[in-house]
Amino acid sequence: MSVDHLIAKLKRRDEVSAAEARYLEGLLEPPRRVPRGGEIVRAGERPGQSTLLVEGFCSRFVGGPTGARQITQVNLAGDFLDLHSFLMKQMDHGVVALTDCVVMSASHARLRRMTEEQPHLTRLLWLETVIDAAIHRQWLYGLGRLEAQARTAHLICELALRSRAAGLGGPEAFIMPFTQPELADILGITAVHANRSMMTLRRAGLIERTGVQITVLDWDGLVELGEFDPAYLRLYEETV
Amino acid sequence: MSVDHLIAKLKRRDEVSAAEARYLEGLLEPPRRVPRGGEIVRAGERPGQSTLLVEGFCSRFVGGPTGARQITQVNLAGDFLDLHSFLMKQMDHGVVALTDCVVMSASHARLRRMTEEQPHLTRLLWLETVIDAAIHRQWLYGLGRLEAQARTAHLICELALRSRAAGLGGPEAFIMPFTQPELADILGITAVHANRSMMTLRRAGLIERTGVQITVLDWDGLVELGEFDPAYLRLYEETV
DNA sequence: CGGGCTTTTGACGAAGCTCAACTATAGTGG
DNA sequence: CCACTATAGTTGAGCTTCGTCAAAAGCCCG
Repeated sequence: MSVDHLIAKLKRRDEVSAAEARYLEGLLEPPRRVPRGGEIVRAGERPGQSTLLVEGFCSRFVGGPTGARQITQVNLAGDFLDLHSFLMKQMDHGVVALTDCVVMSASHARLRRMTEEQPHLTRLLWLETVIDAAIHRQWLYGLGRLEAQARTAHLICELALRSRAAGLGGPEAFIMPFTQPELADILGITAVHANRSMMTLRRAGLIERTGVQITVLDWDGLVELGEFDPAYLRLYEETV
Repeated sequence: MSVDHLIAKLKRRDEVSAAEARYLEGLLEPPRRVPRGGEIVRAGERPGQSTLLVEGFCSRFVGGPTGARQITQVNLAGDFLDLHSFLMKQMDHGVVALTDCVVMSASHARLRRMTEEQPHLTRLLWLETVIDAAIHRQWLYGLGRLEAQARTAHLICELALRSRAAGLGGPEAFIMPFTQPELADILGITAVHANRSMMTLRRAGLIERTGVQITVLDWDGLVELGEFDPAYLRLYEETV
């Protein structure tokens, strides 16, 4: 089913009945493809639907007038990309495909009906947006208070766990399909420095890279360097 | 009424009926005082209620094992401080009072009932948490891509507008009751550099400071320096 | 095999940090 | 009312992390 990754993730947080899974599935339009580099939503836009990432990798980003760009979150399969546009109406940021992607949309009208018919499902999706904010806060701590190397370690830890939660493998090996300029926009540094940060982690024997795949060699070392504590991802079951 | 600041803010976003305002008021326990420096919620805690800030200034912060601290948001009167704990259950960060404060709490059980009885109010509070995330994203852009001076200008613009939206004065003059070490934790720099950044803005004739009050002398200059675009605050009426 | 992208490396400069001292301000008690 | 103290704010000097600019090296794919 196309909502599999989403359901896998939700089930790590609370029970999801078969009926609720079907209801979610029923919200969505047929899948469509987006090529790598495609902008799925543009900042300032007022989309009439919210989009679920079914396959691939995307990122949210805030762009400045000078062309500078800061990626504020990495989205994996099973993530809603602009659920908050259902409430904000106008997008405060853009979403771009980092790889070829498959997405499906749910109209805001249907989501609104959901808030009237399915309070529990509503709380589960509300929780999704609240976890997005928690991820933002961890990144804020990293950008404000950690050095580039430590932020890199933290990112690897986060993606390893989130990949596993969405049923995408990991945590000892997972896919990180970013170019170094993209990685730089995630870490708030330049591409040159992104290169040096990754290099340092490799030379320290913490990770290994083969193409887009990252293999974690020393999880505890990464956790310590990146000050990583997984609580904010809320990857354990609990009633909402 | 103790929810006045909250209602004032919500009304800038959508219509709020008198019945809804009463319903909100009915959710809340009697007010209590918190002295400056008091921790209203601690990271890792599992509060059974969510707390509304009725008077004063608070901040959310993420703390590291080394004692480093990053403030991730400044909260004004009318803001919910830990609404997301209703969904996350466990706090991913702490909330501290920057001034003497008055707060009121709503139990999670009552909030849950609200999601079953009041879909529109639910969407309005969901919107609140979604705007928190949008503010986080702007800060991420600032920390990742702007220099300390520019971030300072952005913060001033944001607080000026939010103060006005909550009916606290502004935007030409408003209260910014932070010590410089606190300001440093907001801007992701050291206290010494926070001092120099504020100084630069004053010497450039952009702002003036008298005690805790900031007077904006050159709004356009601040907007340009801080790359400030108020859209993310969603301070204009629109049906949710 | 050649063009375009991505990654890697080097040299130097700038923003911001650390350490340390000094000044201003606001209480507080005599 | 003033000295005393504690806290907050201000300034300087030298150092570190990261940015800039530039070039070389690897890789993919037609």
